[in-house]
Amino acid sequence: MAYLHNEIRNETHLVPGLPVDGEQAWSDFMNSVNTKICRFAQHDVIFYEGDMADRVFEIVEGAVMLYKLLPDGRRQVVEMLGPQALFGIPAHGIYDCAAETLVPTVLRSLRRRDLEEQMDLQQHITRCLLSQMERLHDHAVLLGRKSATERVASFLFRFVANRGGVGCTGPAKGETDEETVRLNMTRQEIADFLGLTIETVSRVFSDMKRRGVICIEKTDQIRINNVCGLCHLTGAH
Amino acid sequence: MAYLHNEIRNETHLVPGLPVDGEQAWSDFMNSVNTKICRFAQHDVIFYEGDMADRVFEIVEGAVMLYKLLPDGRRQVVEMLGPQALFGIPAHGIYDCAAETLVPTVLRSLRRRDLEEQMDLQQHITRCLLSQMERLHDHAVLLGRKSATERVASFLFRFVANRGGVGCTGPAKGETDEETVRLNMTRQEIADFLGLTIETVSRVFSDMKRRGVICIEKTDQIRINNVCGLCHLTGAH
DNA sequence: CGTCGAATTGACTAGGATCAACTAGTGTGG
DNA sequence: CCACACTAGTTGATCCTAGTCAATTCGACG
Repeated sequence: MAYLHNEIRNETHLVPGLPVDGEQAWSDFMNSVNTKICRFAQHDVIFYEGDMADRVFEIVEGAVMLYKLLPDGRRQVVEMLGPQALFGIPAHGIYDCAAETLVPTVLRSLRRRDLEEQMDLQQHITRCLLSQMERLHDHAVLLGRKSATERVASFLFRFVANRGGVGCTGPAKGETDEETVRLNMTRQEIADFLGLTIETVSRVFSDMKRRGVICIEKTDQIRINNVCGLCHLTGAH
Repeated sequence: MAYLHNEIRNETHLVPGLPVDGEQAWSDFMNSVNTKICRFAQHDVIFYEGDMADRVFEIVEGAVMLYKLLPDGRRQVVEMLGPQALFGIPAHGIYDCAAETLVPTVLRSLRRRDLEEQMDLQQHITRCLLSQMERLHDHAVLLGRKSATERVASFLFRFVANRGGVGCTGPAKGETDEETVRLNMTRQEIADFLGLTIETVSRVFSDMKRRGVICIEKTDQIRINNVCGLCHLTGAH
């Protein structure tokens, strides 16, 4: 497959369900129980924090963010999820986060009880949870210890697939090191995800543009001119 | 049981393994496979981020923190775990965090393979993970959206059992609303957990003392004079 | 009593928040 | 097709919280 450096990548920043061994058993199970398919528009609310958690969701297509609110309205987005991810599995009987779509999204939901009765499929769930948890660990580092620029750079970097891993070898040989990404998030959502304000996010974007790191093609479509350079701004190296 | 308001509570701030239905099956399993008991002193390192993850750990007794480092040395503590909690189950083959004891600790470890082969015990693991995840969500809110005072207040509040839940009714009738807690963490560890610096943590403690909210009996033993008042400082109400 | 590391306190700085003004982009209706 | 309104985003000026750097105090231990 050709390396399409102008392709707009769209899902790598999301926590996926891992493609795992349990996949087949999982889909058999999902077909055996009473599931519901629901369609949501962009920025629709799926449930609120504190709602009774009687259904568990799997993302068929689209993207969902989970967030929590403080009573004075401050919001913190804690997870961004993509296809195959599971959410709405609460440790107690109540959702501990609100869930909202980032793009038009298709979900499959099932009764929580059906899931709980099915013990031998827990491995699939476990892997999804572990994957989400590692992302949360990284996110805690971002929130607790990174500067505004590092946060935004890390955020943009999530959208680039196959880069920044342990043995990242830089851009594919002979290719320019650029990448265009579509964010599908408002500045407010980005700010709430990164623990910043709208204004700071905007200023960092402008600053990166001024320094030639990125081009803002549309407000939510950004060309990264030098992925490797951006990576160095993330604070991870 | 009498309500001992001078008792030094010691574990409520840690993520526990939930006392669940799977408990019996879990302990049967742990007895059936080849486990190792290891003892660690306070502030011992159990493993480093990036180590090969071949063993999974259960806390028998004590407390463990998980943290990540940025290359320039900035550290972020992402979880604090207590008895029955599981850790060292990686989504990939490598530990994504370092683990260090907070107090002298006893661990039981088993080979990761033994755990993975045992599918029907995943429910116990799932519940541990879900419980840890909810804490991580709350922690993200703390790191992303709370002030220094709110962070420290939330931190202290973790040490107080049975308070701050949805239907918290205030102090037990007729009792003073105070509580003495032992932190078992250095200022540096607290700072890294809360995304602050040593100095800020120290200043907030001093300020709370000046305002009569707490008394610092020893550097790591603190009397909360008014639990309800502290709760209001957490930003959660 | 002296030493050493941890904690506290003080003075100063800076990064990001706040508040306000302005601009661009989108949709509506005449 | 353009005028207008409305929202999202950008930019600027100022403020303030928490960070930095340095000096001092505290506490544990030999």
